[in-house]
Amino acid sequence: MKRRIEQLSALGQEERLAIFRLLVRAGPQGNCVDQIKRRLKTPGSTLSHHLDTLTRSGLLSARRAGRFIHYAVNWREAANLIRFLTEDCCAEMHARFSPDPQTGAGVGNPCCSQAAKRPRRTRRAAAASEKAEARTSSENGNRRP
Amino acid sequence: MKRRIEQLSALGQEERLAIFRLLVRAGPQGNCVDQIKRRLKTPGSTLSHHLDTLTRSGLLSARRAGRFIHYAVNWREAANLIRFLTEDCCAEMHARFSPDPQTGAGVGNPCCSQAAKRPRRTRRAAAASEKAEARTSSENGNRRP
DNA sequence: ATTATATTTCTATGTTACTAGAATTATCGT
DNA sequence: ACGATAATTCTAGTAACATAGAAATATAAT
Repeated sequence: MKRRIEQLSALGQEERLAIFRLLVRAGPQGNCVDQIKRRLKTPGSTLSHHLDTLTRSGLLSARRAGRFIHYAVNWREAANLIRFLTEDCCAEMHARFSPDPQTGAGVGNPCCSQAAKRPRRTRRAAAASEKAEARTSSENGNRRP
Repeated sequence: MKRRIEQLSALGQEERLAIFRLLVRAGPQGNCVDQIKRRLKTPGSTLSHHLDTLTRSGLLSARRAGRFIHYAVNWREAANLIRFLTEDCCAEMHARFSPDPQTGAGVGNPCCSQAAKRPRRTRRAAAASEKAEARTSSENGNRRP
């Protein structure tokens, strides 16, 4: 749980998210610091701190190859993070936000599109949302009143 | 993109993540501030700031009902955030981190389990990872060398 | 050994975020 | 109109984070 918070806040920063996305695309071999530095044009010391933050969160792992240190995405942890969010939200989304239970289309979330085809709405969830949705159904309108 | 960063960093904070999780479980009706306050025992002003941060990020929406203001999860944005992470990572995971392409089991990520059954490995991805994985296959070992 | 390159740690500074009491605004009930 | 309750904004102190130059460390090449 604390780990998830660290990971979310690690990704919740422009430069670190850019690093992470770069490394996702770099694949399992990753990139050495110098490559990242040249691509993102970040000063070495700053980059090093960001890499440390991402590594301590578990999202990256580092391996030395001679003078170079390659940072790569730790896929297992990335999957765990997505699962964490999915389990907290996606299950609810399937139950409550499936715009067309017949086709499963509408959410447009590849993470959900498969599962949404068979509405997984539990008895409990259905009852709860029924009661709740009876009164108001906003689901939009963003700003504070 | 900037929005995604705001959302990730909004969730990357203990108290705000707790609020978000509470509201996920509260369903579409959400909870009014006072309910949240009593459950999480947060001082009003602090809570108000956190709710504002989450709302500005788009993850929550607020609706007034008399004296009460109900905050609820904005499922659409939550889905978008998960999709964002999924598209950046999950596609790569399917291609590179499917431990058993035959059964699709192993990752244990409900977000991926469906899709993993049909390995989506592209020609490009296969070639790239082949070349890369030839040398080293760490995929573990967390700390900096 | 010496020099060059890769990366990190040290150090410092500015900025942003968190926290929470007090004052304020808004709405309801009487 | 008035008091009570819900929630936000004001204000301010502290802590944490981001940035980056300079010094230090580690490895490789000559």
